[in-house]
Formats: sequence, C-alpha cells, structure tokens
Amino acid sequence: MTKTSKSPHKLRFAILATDTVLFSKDQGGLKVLLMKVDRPPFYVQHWGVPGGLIHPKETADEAAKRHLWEKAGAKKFVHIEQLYTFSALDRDPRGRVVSVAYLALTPTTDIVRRGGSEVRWFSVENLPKLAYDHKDIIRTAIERVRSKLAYTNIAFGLLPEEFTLGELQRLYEVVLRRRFDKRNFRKKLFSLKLVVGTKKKKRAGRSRPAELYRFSERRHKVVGIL
Amino acid sequence: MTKTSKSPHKLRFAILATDTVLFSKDQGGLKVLLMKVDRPPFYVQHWGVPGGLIHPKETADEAAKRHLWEKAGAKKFVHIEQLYTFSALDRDPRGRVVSVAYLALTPTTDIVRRGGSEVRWFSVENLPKLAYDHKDIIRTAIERVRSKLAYTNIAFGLLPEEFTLGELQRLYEVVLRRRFDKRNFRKKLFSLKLVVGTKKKKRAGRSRPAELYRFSERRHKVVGIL
DNA sequence: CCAAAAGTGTTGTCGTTACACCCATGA
DNA sequence: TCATGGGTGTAACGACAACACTTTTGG
Repeated sequence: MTKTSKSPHKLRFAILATDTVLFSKDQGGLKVLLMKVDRPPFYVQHWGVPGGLIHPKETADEAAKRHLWEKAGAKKFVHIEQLYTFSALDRDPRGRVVSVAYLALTPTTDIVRRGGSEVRWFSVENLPKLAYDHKDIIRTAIERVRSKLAYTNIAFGLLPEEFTLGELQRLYEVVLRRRFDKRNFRKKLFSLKLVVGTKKKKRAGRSRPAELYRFSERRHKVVGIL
Repeated sequence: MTKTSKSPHKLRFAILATDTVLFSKDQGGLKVLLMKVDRPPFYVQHWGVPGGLIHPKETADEAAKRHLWEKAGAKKFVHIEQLYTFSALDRDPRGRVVSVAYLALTPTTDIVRRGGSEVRWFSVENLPKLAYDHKDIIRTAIERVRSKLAYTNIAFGLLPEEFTLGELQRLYEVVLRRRFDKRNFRKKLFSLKLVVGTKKKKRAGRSRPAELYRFSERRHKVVGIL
C-alpha cells in the first residue's frame, strides 16, 4: 500500500538524498572519504561523507554512484550496497531531508580532484567533526563492514586484484582489531577456495617475496570465514 | 553532504512512504498480513502489505508503526526493523514514490478490524497477486527472517511469551524448510541460555504435556544458533 | 493398551585452535 | 650475517551430527 498521487504539494514535503560512506584501506587501517562542509551557522569546519540529492529520474542506487563520482571523483569503487535510511526530523537543520545511506568499497586511495570542496581520506580511528548525522551513518557503516568481513568475501572490495596473504590478513586484523594465526587463516581461505595463487611473486623491502593471490570470485558472496 | 534547502518545489518531487511486511505464524507456517488493493487500471483484485505516507513530523519508523496500527489494526507486534528502501522509478505507476520498507513480527494472528479495506493473513507459500513491487518487498523480508533465525533470537517475535520447545522447533522447521534433531536443537538452546523453563506444563491433545519455556531475553540479540 | 508427542545421553567426526621452525631476500 | 616477513604441519580440544528408547497423557 504505497500511497497516492495527483500529489498535492503538501505530500511532497521531503527532500530525498543519498549519503555514501566510501572505505579504502592503507597500511594504517580503514579510511573513510570525507568532504569539507562549511555551512554556517551549524557546521563550520565540519566534514561529511559525499552525497546529494536524488533526481526525479534516478533510483537511490544511481544517485549514490553519481554523487560518488561527481562530488568526490571516486569512480573505481568495487562494491556498493544500501546501508540504511536515515529519517530523523532534525538530521539536517535546514529542513526535512531523508537520506538513503550507502556503503562503498574501493581498493585505491586515488581520487580524481574535481571542482568543489576539499576531499580527504580519514582514518576511522580518528574522525574530524562531522556534520549532520554523519557520525551515525559512519558508525553504522563500520559495523556493517566489520560484520561482513566475517561472513562474506567483501574484502575483495578493499584490495587490488592481486595481493599477498599477508596484506589480506593485515586487513582483517586492523579492521576487526584482533590477531589471527597465520597458518589457520591461510588454511581457512584455501579450504573455502576463496583465493587462488598466481605464480607471481611480490617483493617488498628486504624480506622474502610473497606469492600474489587473487579472489576466485570478485562478486559479493556469503561464506562463513570466521 | 545531504543537500540543500530553501527547497524549491522542483527538489521535492518524491513522495515518501513506508511499507511493512508483518509476519506471524500458525501451525501451517509463516503468514504475511495483506490488505486488499483495488485500484484500476493497474491493480484490480491485488493485495499489498500495509503502508502509507510518511508525515512531515514523523520518522520512517514512526510512520511504519502508525500505519500498522491505523491501517491493519495490528498493535502488538513485538519486533520491527528497517528492511530496505525501494526507489525504482516505476514502482508505483501513479508517480514517484520512494518507500522505506519494514519487517515486523507478531506472535498472534489477531487483528483489530478497522474501517478501510479487507485485511487477511496469507501463507508465504501461497501469495495472491501483489500490487506495486510488493512481491520484491515480501521476498526480501522472507530472506531476512530466514537468515535472522539462524543468528539471532528474533524467534521471540513470532511466539507467545510462553511456548513449548516443540513449537519453537516447528517454527524453525517450517520457516527454514528443514528438519532438526530434537535433542541437538534443545541442547543448543540450553547451552546458549536462550530459553528458560517455567515449571508449568501445557497439555495438548492426547499426548504427554510439554513444559513451557520463555526466552531469557526478549530483545533482539545476535547469537549464533545454527 | 494404543497412539502421540515429550523428554533424555553417548559416540564419532570434523572443524578450530594452539603452537615453532625454516626460507628467501635486501641491507 | 642479520633482520624481516613468507611459508609450512600436527596434535589436542571442542562443537556438531547422528542416533533409539522411555515417559506421560488422553482416548
């Protein structure tokens, strides 16, 4: 029973937006992409996740992808999924805005600078002042990523096509804030046939070169890992 | 970065609604509450889940609860959670309506008849013609309930305060469409301390009376059951 | 006494954990 | 040759699966 039409203006009180939490990782840990928001009187020198209005002729998914590209210059995100819809009355002090939030993952920290506001990656451990309800949105997104690492293969969204098992394990360790046993971790990935070895080696620094692996499937798949 | 205000009318093209999939169970299995929709030319003799507009002064959650009560007379639902936001352009042929869908659970099949359209419980195995995208919404809701039975205690939403372990097990069996071993099933529930016995007995028909149990906590809690 | 569902323990298997040493490389 | 991270197997333990008989009641 979705309701109605002829749509008097009174029914169309709300503005619809999307907000997308885009994650990447570097050796330090999980990063979120934020843009500077500088809107007195409420949000001077605050930051927020990229987002914007949904247009009349696009779905929420389309809007999320478009804004990621237009606002933040992020194009190569590998995974995007709907996160939650935030509808608190006062989430935007300027008026009623309902936002469909998304979670996206990218293997790189490269972003194309396009006009507009400053864009930066922040460590999730050390976020700046956030505008609107973006703190809630980001918290929800972090919880989602954490839980999904445990029972899906989404890690592929945060790693390049080829990676070492050390990199993969470090990803799990920094995001989930716990340590794993190297041998058991590898055994699990192999027994689930989640990764396959290429024959290539990657040398890094002064230590023994590691074999490069790739995910056997690079689409979202639920498989109990932990 | 939720956007903007002063809100010219052009920005407010969409109508916001909620749609709620309310489940209950009887001995046959999972039931969904549907209301008759009779809107020529598209949806003659179709059915849909209860829902309606979000008001300017309420959140999506509030709207979902209100409509469950106002439209369907369902008051005693025990659990409600946001499911997914559906925003396809043509989901409502009369105009752009974005719907925040909810999933709710109730232990009883009682509903208070209030004015308006006919309201009925349908088995999820045998749904009628559905209006709008309600087939998608219901499918999504069924998947969600199934997966949540496996790793949370939401079953409490579908059972009365006191129930027998046979009832609980049958609930799992009909919803997940598989059989469980009685002893292992009970062992698991006890070892997780999910249920506690009252001393009361329930006699049913001509067989041995079963002890009544209750959930040790009746709030949503994630615990690996299966 | 028969039918129907409730209730109760043990054993084998398989997955998870814990654990320590050698290898290849660059400095 | 030393420091760094890569790579490998095994044994103990615990969780899960399989399995059958006795109990209580109403008819």
